[in-house]
Amino acid sequence: MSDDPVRDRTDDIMCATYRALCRHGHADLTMQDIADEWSKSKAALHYHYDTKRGLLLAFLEHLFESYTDCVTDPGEGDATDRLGALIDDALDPPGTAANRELRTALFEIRACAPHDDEFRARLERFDRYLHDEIERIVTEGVEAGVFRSDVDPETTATLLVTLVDGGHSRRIVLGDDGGVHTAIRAAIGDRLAGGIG
Amino acid sequence: MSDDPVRDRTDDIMCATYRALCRHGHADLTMQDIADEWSKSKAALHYHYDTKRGLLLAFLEHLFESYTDCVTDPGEGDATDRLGALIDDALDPPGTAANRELRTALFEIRACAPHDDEFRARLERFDRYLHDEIERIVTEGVEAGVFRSDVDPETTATLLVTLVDGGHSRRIVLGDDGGVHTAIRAAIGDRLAGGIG
DNA sequence: TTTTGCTGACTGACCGGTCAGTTAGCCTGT
DNA sequence: ACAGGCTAACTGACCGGTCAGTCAGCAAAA
Repeated sequence: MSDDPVRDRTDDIMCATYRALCRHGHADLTMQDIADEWSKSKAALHYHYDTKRGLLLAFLEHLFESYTDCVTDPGEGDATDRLGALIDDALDPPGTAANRELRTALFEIRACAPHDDEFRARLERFDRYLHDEIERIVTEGVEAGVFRSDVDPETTATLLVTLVDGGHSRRIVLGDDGGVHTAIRAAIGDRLAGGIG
Repeated sequence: MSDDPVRDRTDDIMCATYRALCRHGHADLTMQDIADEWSKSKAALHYHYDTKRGLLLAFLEHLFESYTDCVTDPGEGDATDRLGALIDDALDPPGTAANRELRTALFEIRACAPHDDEFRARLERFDRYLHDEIERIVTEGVEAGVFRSDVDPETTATLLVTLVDGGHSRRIVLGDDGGVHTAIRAAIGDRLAGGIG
């Protein structure tokens, strides 16, 4: 792959962790599962990462980079279209196979946050990133006159991030979409264009 | 307490489970923890509930009853006020001490849903109940002319339930409110009164 | 006497983490 | 060219601890 064997190996381990998480979920994930996906021994994994927790924290950082690559303001076109595309990507990050499994695993990992500040800090970054992307698009949309002039970008961003969070939660718990997309589009319509969807 | 010793004992176990969940969270919850709160042995717990999973499923049913008692359409007053009160209760079910701990534990339990249909079914009931309560209030509000006539109660209910779910998720992961209440009130304003909060 | 409710001791499985030892590759002095 | 020394990476066996669930037996109620 690259000319950096250390980087290659780290990528291998992250990919193995990804596959193991999709296959087993977070609750049932063992170091052995990850080692199996990596086709190396469990001890080799502990050679590179002292603890399971450390490995998972590293994985979250790795995932955040992919996330900011996939879920990003397209930067061109109407603010309405950009916002719509961003939200769609946030609900269904593209470019990753086994999407549903990964979302499920990430959802399980969120349950660690209340008990572990380092996990919480990593997960906060995902939310804050999306919040800021939305806020920027809304601000620009208001300035360009595409959106109503009386919307508050900050409140709007919080509203939409909360909806995306809730959407993930509902889709995972209820198992299907359940009208989440429709509801979010309706909320955007209410707020930014003053229409009712 | 009551004159039904079986019912009393069941209540005792449910209360013990509640306290153990608040104290340890779901991820770290053991049968021993619940037995300790109950001041009986772990084997006694297994005498009444064959498996830990069975006990937890029973607990979810028990909790659903409390939920429908606490979180309910007040039935009197303006539809706007009733909806606001319902949403407030849904975000912070009253009448239970250690509220934050219980919400956290319930959030952790949600992570079981993708892997266990019986857990999913129990959790779906919470969402569906809230959805239907909201939908009814919105429908009545539209009929009474309090809300705009062009809102769709079904979509609105999905929107608000998703927001409440997302609100719980954000409060637990981020640790504080983070403007969720404000955002939800703004969304209600957008949709039902056509104003901007 | 039988049933109900319970206890303490126990089992079996699992899992994170450790450790002694092996292998492959690389540098260095001769 | 090559022997010796060193290190990074890895393996297989193992340890300590945890936890759900079991079981034989005891006490009190019915």
